[in-house]
Amino acid sequence: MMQESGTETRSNNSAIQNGAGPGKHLLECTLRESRSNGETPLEVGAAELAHLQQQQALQAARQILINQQPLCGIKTHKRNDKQPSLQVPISVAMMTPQVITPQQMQQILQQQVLTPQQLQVLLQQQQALMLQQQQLQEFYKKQQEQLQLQLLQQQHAGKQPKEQQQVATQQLAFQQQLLQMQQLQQQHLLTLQRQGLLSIQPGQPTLPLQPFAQGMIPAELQQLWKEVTGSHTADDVVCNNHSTLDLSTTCISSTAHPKTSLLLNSQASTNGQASVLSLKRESSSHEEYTQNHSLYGHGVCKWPGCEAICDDFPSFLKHLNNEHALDDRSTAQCRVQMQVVQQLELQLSKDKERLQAMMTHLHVKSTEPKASPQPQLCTTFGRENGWICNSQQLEEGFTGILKGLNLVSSATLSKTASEASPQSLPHTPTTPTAPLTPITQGPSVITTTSIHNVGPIRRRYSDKYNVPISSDFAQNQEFYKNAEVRPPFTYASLIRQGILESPEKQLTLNEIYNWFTRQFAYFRRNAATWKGAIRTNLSLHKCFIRVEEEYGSFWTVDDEAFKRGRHIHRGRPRKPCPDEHFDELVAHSPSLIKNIQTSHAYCSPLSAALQASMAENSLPLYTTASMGNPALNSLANAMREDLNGVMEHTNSNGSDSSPGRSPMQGMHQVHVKEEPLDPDENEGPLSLVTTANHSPDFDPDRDYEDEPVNEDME
DNA sequence: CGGCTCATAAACAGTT
DNA sequence: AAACTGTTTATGAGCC
Repeated sequence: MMQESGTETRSNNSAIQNGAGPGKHLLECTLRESRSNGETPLEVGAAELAHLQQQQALQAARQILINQQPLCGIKTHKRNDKQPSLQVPISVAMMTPQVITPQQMQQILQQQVLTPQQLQVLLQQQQALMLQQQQLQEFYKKQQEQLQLQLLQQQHAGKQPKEQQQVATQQLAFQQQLLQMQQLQQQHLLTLQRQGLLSIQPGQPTLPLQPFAQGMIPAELQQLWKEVTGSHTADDVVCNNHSTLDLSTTCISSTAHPKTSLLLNSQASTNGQASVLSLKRESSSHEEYTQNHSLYGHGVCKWPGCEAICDDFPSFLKHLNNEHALDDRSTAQCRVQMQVVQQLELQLSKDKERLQAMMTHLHVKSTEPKASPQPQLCTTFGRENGWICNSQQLEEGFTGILKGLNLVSSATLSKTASEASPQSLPHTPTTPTAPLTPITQGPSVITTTSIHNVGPIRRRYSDKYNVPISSDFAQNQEFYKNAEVRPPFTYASLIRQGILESPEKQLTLNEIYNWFTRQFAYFRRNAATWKGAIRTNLSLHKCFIRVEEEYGSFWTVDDEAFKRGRHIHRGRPRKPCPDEHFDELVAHSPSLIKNIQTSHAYCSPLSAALQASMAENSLPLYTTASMGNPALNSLANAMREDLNGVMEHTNSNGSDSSPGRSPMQGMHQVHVKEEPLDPDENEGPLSLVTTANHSPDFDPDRDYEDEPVNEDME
């Protein structure tokens, strides 16, 4: 992009000579646009990088002005001579001004508070600039006089075309001088920007420098010159919205940002007053500016290669103005910094391309826009293709890769992806009909190769078919923590996992929430529905047992019930009110237990944690590691058998096996979900155990917080 | 096609 | 009163 403008700048001399060209149209458009904006003070936002590109040209212009060198290169007779001041270095031309991060924006926007010192600097620079412009104007007057003299000579002597060509070249020189003036203005503004005094509106077009230069015809040049040499000062030109040299995009206003305090009054600029800056301070604090100055931090000047120690911000400003003023060295350093940024951007673009290629390779449409905002995505995924992830998610997945040394989840794959490679490796997720055990499949660490191994979108891991989510989950834990990818597990599986991961095998609802948000980036953002889903699952899934404590309640998991994997079917009778509990129990089978008020001591005094442990012992996948406990297992089985009969008092000392936060602590209610009157179910072990406080050894005042867990019973 | 599982939404009640 | 917690029902998608 900038290369184009640079090329145009170099190659449009002929257009200028012809008095017409594409640049003129560009200029008109620019003027039209700026006039349309000219009703109100024009705002200059943050486009720092966009303007850095012009520094090279500005530097050349500045040198000409300072040294008062009479444009030796311009006085050439060759039309197509490329002037040094117009040559845009490759490094500049390669700049990509659109690359402005939000952080940069923020930084720039926050740098708009002017301190008195800054105002002083600003005014000083304005004065210096005006001085330079006066010098330039004097030079121009001399040039014009010479030109007129030559014209007169030509008229009288009937000079040859070669002389006329020289006249045209002189006009070109004028135009270029004016261009340099404009560049000087921009450089000044750029300097202000760099010092945090100004910001450039991001949406603003770049300065109409090239259009101005390209489209200028001699008549316009004359008009321009009149205006420039009139009563306007340099900054008038910059901010005069009514001028042909409308550079209104460089004008500055404070209306853009509430913190902006620098106002260039375009109205005032027309009255010929030297000062065109109307400065206004608002509520922004000096500290804020100090904190956000990119060149100052931790008491050190961050100018490249400087690192001068500045005790406070004013001293830093002083240092900045003294040591890093607008001179050749600073400009060169800035140029180097540009190169650095450019290299970084180049590297970034390369990495982006690499990512793009990776995503393409992985059948993810990276260019596919988000179908809907996240909440909707969350809302619709379950009903349509819930396991689709968009490119952003995948990208975040790669972030998770880098962070967690894991790779992409199968959950990140879209339906398209899975359909694109239907013959690929076996499906990672399991289904009731096509279970894949970790034994046959091996660890399901998410990799770029396994990303192809996805099954239908709604297939999810479910422990109830002997496929533990713990295997996949543990290996991809970091991934799920960092990538906003929905885990391919059912809510029930996840809830169970969270409960079982807890040291006491029990969690309150809020703790379950926290576990979800802690473990899954997806649930950190998509909080709209999943909490309700968790509650529904807790209520609906009979493997989850609610144990009421004196204060609040917590949830445990009955893994046996989970293993059987039976949702509470819809249409099943509603839970009765508590008063019906006992009658229901009596009326139905012993395995049909509902919302037992354990204060009546109809339940065995088995702790909820023991229930969970029992359940886990009945699930081999969870007994292999720390859960394997023969003694506990036998005890649990005994109790289960006990409970499988009629509800009766048991004398088991639940407190002995109670975990830290003992459910035995106080009066507990175990709300057990009713099982349907299914003959098949009756022969299985009772899916629940209850707690009671009638154990002889139970001491309500005893602190079970640090009780050894049941594994210690061994 | 019917049944099942699961996700989701919503209504409702009780509790904090 | 509002938020939280828990229960229940309804609906629909996906799968077998």
